[in-house]
Amino acid sequence: MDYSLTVLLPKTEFPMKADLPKREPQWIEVWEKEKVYATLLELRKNSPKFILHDGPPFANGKAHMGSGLNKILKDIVLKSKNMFGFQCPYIPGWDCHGLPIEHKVMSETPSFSNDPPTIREKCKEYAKRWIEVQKEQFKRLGVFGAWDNPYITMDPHYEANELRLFAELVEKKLVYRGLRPVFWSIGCKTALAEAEVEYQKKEDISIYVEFPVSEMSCKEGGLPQGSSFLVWTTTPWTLPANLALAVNPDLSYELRSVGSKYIIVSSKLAPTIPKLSESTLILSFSRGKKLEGLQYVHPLLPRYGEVYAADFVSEETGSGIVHIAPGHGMEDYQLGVEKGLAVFSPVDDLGRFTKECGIEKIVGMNVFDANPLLCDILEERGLLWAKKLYVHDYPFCWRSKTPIIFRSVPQWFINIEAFKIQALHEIEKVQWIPKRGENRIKGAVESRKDWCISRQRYWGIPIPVFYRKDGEPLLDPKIIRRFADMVEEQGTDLWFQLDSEELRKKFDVPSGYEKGMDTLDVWIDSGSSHFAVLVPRGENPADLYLEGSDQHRGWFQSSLLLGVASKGKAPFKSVLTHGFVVDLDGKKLSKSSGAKDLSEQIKEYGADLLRLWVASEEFSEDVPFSKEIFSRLSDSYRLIRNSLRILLGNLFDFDPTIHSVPENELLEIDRYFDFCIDQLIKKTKASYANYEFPQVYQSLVRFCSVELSSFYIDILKDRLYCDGKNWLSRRSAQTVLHRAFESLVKLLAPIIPFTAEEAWRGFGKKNSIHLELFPTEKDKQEGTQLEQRWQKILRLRDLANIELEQARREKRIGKNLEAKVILHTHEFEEKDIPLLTEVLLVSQLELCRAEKTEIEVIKAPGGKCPRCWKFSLFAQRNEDPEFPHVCERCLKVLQEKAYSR
RNA sequence: GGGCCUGUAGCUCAGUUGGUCAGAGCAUGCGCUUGAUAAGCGCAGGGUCACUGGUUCGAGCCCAGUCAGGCCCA
Repeated sequence: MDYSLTVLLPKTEFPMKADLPKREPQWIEVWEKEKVYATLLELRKNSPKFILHDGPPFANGKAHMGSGLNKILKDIVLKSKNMFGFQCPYIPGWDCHGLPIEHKVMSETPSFSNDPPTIREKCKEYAKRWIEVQKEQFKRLGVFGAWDNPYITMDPHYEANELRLFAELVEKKLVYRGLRPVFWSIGCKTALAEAEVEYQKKEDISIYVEFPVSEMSCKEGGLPQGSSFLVWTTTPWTLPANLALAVNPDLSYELRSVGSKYIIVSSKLAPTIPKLSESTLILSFSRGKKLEGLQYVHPLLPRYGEVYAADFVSEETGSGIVHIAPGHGMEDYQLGVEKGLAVFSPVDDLGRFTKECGIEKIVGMNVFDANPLLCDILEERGLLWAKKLYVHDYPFCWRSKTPIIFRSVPQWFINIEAFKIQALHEIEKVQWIPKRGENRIKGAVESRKDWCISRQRYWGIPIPVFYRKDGEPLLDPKIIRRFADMVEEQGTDLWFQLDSEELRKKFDVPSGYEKGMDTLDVWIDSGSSHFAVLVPRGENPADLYLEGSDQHRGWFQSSLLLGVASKGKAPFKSVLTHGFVVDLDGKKLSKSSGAKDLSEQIKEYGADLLRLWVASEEFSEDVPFSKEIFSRLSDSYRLIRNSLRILLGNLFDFDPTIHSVPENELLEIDRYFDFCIDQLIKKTKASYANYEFPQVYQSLVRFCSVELSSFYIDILKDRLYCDGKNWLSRRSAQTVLHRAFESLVKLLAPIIPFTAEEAWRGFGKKNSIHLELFPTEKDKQEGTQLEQRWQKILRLRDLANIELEQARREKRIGKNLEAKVILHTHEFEEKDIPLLTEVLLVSQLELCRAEKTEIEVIKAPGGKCPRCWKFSLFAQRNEDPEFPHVCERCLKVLQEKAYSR
């Protein structure tokens, strides 16, 4: 007789092979058909909300692994919050305006039209196209959300709200017009953003110029009359705009004499400077700070300037003394603001000197052309110390390919100082995860200068301002609000489509005013999202913002600043940041590795595996990505999958509503495992609540591997396969297995939603797993008691395994069932024998009283039951005509025919 | 160059306020099983906790420096 036909082996349709890339899209269809996201919102409509506000990615290309990491984390958070019982609407967003898109569009349009409405139309199409692409990528990850109704920063409704926020700022007098140096393209007559600048090698004249110390300062400073500061510059044309000198307060300087001249330079750099090799050291200044406050005479113009101390002065190149032109350099500008210097920039839109430069010969001349002339003048005055050609990387305009100049032009600013203290105070009220994020944003906000919000670009939200002929601006909150109302209907294109006259009339602006052409910095766009999205939904502040750590200076900050400026508070209660995806060696992901492309990885591994990767990694630091990691991860995934499979397989004939065994009738080992499930639930839920996903992952994998697979199921096999189908012993095991299954699937669902759904439906469930709540722990009375007893049993099992292994090595036994254990101990009693036999997976066990616990393994006597493969004397003696040599238990099952499936 | 961080077995992670804290899972090796079988079980070997100093009776855990890496800024 073939007894394998009488054994209740596991049975399931749930395949061992996952085939994720193929199977996942089918589940997405199911979820869409069943409207799971909408159902979920409906189901939780009376529950407290948990608002995760989406940071909008730029709609300018395919999503890469970084965005994948971000979106997966968000979805794991939301799926878990849903299972905690919160109502979690998720409105995905996209950032649409801005330079990267305008740049791309311009470069893809060879003979571009300079007509703003046309450019804007193309930008809009471009952004739309990528929104659709990214949307599909994100949905493919299994992310639930309002994909049909996302927020898009170029939506008229969004734009209108953003403008209303802007009106509030204007109303509060936080917006002002000021001068600031910007990258200026002479070829395009426009300011450029950092991203529009490309660096090329350029040959320039570099000169050492003497800046004579004033007579007064020589006297006061104890310097010989005729002393000079030596300054090195590669942009002689900025000298007419020089207003100060800067030295590093902590570096050392010295006064040297050469011929009749006395020169002050950095001690370290002196040997690198021409004509100083033969010089004599006259004086040393241990710290540059001692030079602070000295006056010098401008080398070209009849005016004085002062020496300031500045940390940014280095002793890498030059002379250690820097000439400061606040109108022509960012650091110069900042120092100038600090010291109250003018932002002086005597250069016009075409890069020509204006008459304010004070040097008649060069007025109207292109600044680069003026370089040699200025050198000549210095030479004539005897102040040109040295001159040489110098090759360096210099910024060029990406479009006109002309060298860029740094020039000050009027811009719009938000006065951050007005509410910085309040912003810093708000930071402290927010929960930063990880904690160190707080330091980072504090640092970013503390050092934050006023926010330059105007861009000389087309693809953005126009600043609704008018200028009088003399340049006087008219920025009126009422006009902005009226414009916002119009935008609501027609979009911001309106501003570009109508000419100044038409616009002027619409807003009752007196004649003589022209419309402004600047647009708002895109950081205002995304920074307004809480105002445009959350406030109207009554969801401000959000519970959580979750983005990469670069957003401390980006979106977190812009949102915080705009939130504080308008509503006086941060738009978020907590902020979670994650690191960046890096290669195995901790280096930035290279493009060539191909790991950057999200869709490719999904195709290769499937979304669930990517999600498992995200969950398993400590996201607050750099997140490594490599073949090996995914190879290990696949192992873990298979382990989880096989665990679900064996659970399903052993529950094939179990209907919980009919076959469940009451808790107090469960066998002891089943009660213990029930307790293990409790522990798992408790631990896992706590980890979810704290956003400790690697802990969730480790707990679940460990549970599948150690508790469930190698311990519980291994022990249960005999009972499940060989006991009578409806025996209490078998149903008891299944009752607990069923709870293990449901708990496991639910706890896994936020991380691997596809696999969890597949298993869930595999058990015959009609509704999505994602509508469920997390399982609840029982908080058993007998918990500690069970724990103590089973610690003893498990210790014994470890001990026995070592002895059994020894016996195996000596070829005395093969598998455990061939063994009989003789247990010398005082820790257990006669009544424990059946349990211990089961736990040790042996055929027989004999108990001998002894002080010290020792285990002896011998070959089990008796015959092998052909059905359950256990050895027993009964089996040896059994001469049953129908079922000979079968053990006592199996004989009973066979006679009762308690095995039919 | 500055700011904020990170560096524990091949991989991914645990290691509360310094004193069995050198751990877990996976991977690897050897063996068993062939009724979870492109599966399952057992045993075993892997780390001078990046490096170098210091504080301490005692340091992955505190301090300083070095090296490597990340984000942001200049």
